[in-house]
Order: sequence, then structure tokens, then C-alpha cells
Amino acid sequence: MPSRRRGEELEATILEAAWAEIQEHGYNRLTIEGVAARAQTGKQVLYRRWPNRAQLAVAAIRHTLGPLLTAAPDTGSLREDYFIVLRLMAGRARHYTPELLHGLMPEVWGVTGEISSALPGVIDQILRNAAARGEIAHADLPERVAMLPLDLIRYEGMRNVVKWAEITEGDAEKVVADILDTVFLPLVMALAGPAKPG
Amino acid sequence: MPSRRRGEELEATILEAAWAEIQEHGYNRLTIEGVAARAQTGKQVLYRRWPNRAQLAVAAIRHTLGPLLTAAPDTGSLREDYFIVLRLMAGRARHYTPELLHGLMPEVWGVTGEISSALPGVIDQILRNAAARGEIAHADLPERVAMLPLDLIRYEGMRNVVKWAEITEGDAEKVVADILDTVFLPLVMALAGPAKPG
DNA sequence: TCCCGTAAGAGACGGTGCGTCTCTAATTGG
DNA sequence: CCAATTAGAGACGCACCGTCTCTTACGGGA
Repeated sequence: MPSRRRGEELEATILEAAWAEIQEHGYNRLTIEGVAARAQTGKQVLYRRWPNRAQLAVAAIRHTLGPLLTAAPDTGSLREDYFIVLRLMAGRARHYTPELLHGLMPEVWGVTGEISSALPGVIDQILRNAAARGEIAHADLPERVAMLPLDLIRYEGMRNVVKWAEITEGDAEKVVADILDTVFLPLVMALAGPAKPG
Repeated sequence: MPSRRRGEELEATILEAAWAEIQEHGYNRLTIEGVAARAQTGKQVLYRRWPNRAQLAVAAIRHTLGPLLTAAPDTGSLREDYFIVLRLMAGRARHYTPELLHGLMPEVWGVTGEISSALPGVIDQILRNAAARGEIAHADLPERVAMLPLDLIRYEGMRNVVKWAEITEGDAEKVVADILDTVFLPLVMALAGPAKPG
């Protein structure tokens, strides 16, 4: 008698169940049977959609965490613009707990890449804005330099998987500030210091 | 009648068997039973030593890959010294195949940290040498700056797990050179440019 | 409105590997 | 040379896998 779920509704239920299982037991102990039971459906319904545990987990992550950022912030300061992007990324890192990552890191890596596919464009825009303001001489920084803060915050997230989830927001901001002020801005100024008027 | 192995000998046999299994099937399909069979011993012998699959794999990695570097290179050039360290690290990255890392990344991360525990000292020495030569003004770079190339090469290894193992030695050197020439050296020169005589 | 194809929900099934336990016999330290 | 240790081998129950079968609700097309 209870109505049977289908399509999107069913899929959402399953993915939420999977996410809940991951939160409770970690990816390691995520089982198809467990998810099916929690979602009150059959295993076949899951196997019909995802070929294995890992793909299911990836789908659950994708379903839970939407795209990171689409439009470039424009605060009028290069540092602040980057700061906003990095702080967002650091916030996301909080979701990547050891329990989630343990045994799933390569897949998660793929998802984060997908979720943040807009970032290169955003960064490019931020740099163009800064150049237009005259804050830097030009926006043609080497790819590796432009993406440096992003790479470093991602690296930081990987390196500190264990601790990152417990780090306070303030500490995360300290790391972000350190990356910007100690590494990135000095480098950018060395490579493309401000255009000096006349 | 066949003599029974014990202690170090037995342990080495097991770890080599485990490493072989990882090479053949990847960590994902590494099984305690498989290792025991290959090493011609009982499961209990393994469980007596390592609590689980992951720990066994970690021990096998540690057993196979020794410490990375102990003494600092001293070529007379800051760039060359760093280059040598990075090239070594890139070479190691070749062992971290997707099959190995898949499902074991956090543990591997721990092992690499242990294996390269001498690196901070090495880097410090390299910088002191450069300062002594007058190549840079002083060796008191912020930790994050001094370690920047290492972090970047590690990050590169993580990001490109899938491809890294197939990358030619020449390509790896290009990445290393890019990190040094585009990012690190400009930054160091901006922060601690050469002492000017007189 | 009815009817039929599709897929949900439920669970049986054999298979694999886990982690524990038991047993015998080789080895070694005292 | 005896006693404690532990290697080597495999049985055991268990959890979960991935496949399959079966019934039944749903919903789109005529």
C-alpha cells in the first residue's frame, strides 16, 4: 500500500541514505546492503544505478556538496578576492573528514575537480580585475603562479586530513592569510608589480 | 621437514609477498589470505604482527622503500641543490601507482612523511649553504616558503596519481624546473635577494 | 479508462574473504 | 634436553558481495 518512489525522488532518498551511512560509519564500512536497508529499497535498485560502492559514494558526495563557486568575487582588492575563494575552499575541506576520505581519496579528488571546475575562470577574472585597477601590471601570470594559492590550500587539506575537520574557522583563516601574505602576494608583486603611473 | 622460518626472515618474506600482491592486484584486492598463501604461512602469523590489511600494506611499503635522503646535496648552486631533492621525490612518486594508492592514500601519506623525515633538515642546510655563498641574503625564510617546492611536487604527485607513473623522466624534470624557475626562485629572490657586496 | 511494459521492493543464493580459534610439530632459550 | 613459544595449516561462523528471481505498484499510451 505505501506508495513506491521513483526517478529523482528515489534517487535522492538513496543518496541521502548513502551520505548518512558515510557520516555514521565512514566510507570504509559503507555497504550497499546498509544503504539499501536505510533507504528501504532493494539492492538491485542501487546496482541498477551505480556499479559499485565507490561510484555510489561519489554520487552521494556530488549530491550533497553542490558546485563551489561560479562568479568571481570583486571586492576591489586582489588579496580579498583570493581570500574569499580560499576561505570557501577551506570551508569545504571540513566536509572531507578522514572517515570519508579513508579509502576514497582518488575518487573524492575527482569530484572536487568537477565541483570546482569554474575556479580557473574565476581566478582569471580576479586577476583581470586587479590589472584593470592597476593593482598589478598585467594579468598574464603563469598558470602555476595564478593557481598557486588554490593548490596550496588543497595540499593543506590533504596533508591535514586528520586535523582539518577539527580546525576552527579562525585557524583556517590564518592558514589562508599565511599562504597569501607569505607566498602568493610577494611572488605576484615580484613578477607583475603594480603599474606605476607615468 | 622443511625448516620453519622465524623472526626477521619470516617477516621479510611476508612483506615481500605483500608487496608483490600489491603490485599484481593493487591494494584494493590485497587479501590477507592471498599474502599468507604466497608467503606459505598461516593467517594467524600475519594477524599476530599487523592488525589489518592497511597496516600490513604500510609495513610492506616501508620495507620496500627506504629513507629518501639523509644528507644535503651541496653543488654550489641553490637551484641545483633543490633540483636534486625534487628529482628524487619525483622519482619516488613513480612507485605510488594508482593501484597502490587507491584506497590507501592516507596511510601512504603517513609513510612518506616518515620516510622523508630528514627533509626539513636537508632543506635548511641547503639554504644555509646558499646564504654562506652569498647567493641569498639570509637563510631565514618562512617555513612555508622554504618547503614550497617540496609541497608543490608532492601536490603534483597527488594530483596526477593516475598519470604520474607513466610520465617520462624528462617530463618530471620539466615540472621540477617549472616549480623552481617560475615560482620558487623568483619568490626567494623577492624575499631574500643576494647580498650585495659593499 | 484500461492495459501492459517497466521498474520497485524484497529476499534467496553461492561465493569470497574476514578474523578467531584450534591443533600439531618445529625451533630455541635456559 | 626439556619447556615455552610460535610457525604452519586449516576449520569455523559471519558479513557482505553481486546476481537472480518473484511479486506488485506505477504510469504512459491507446
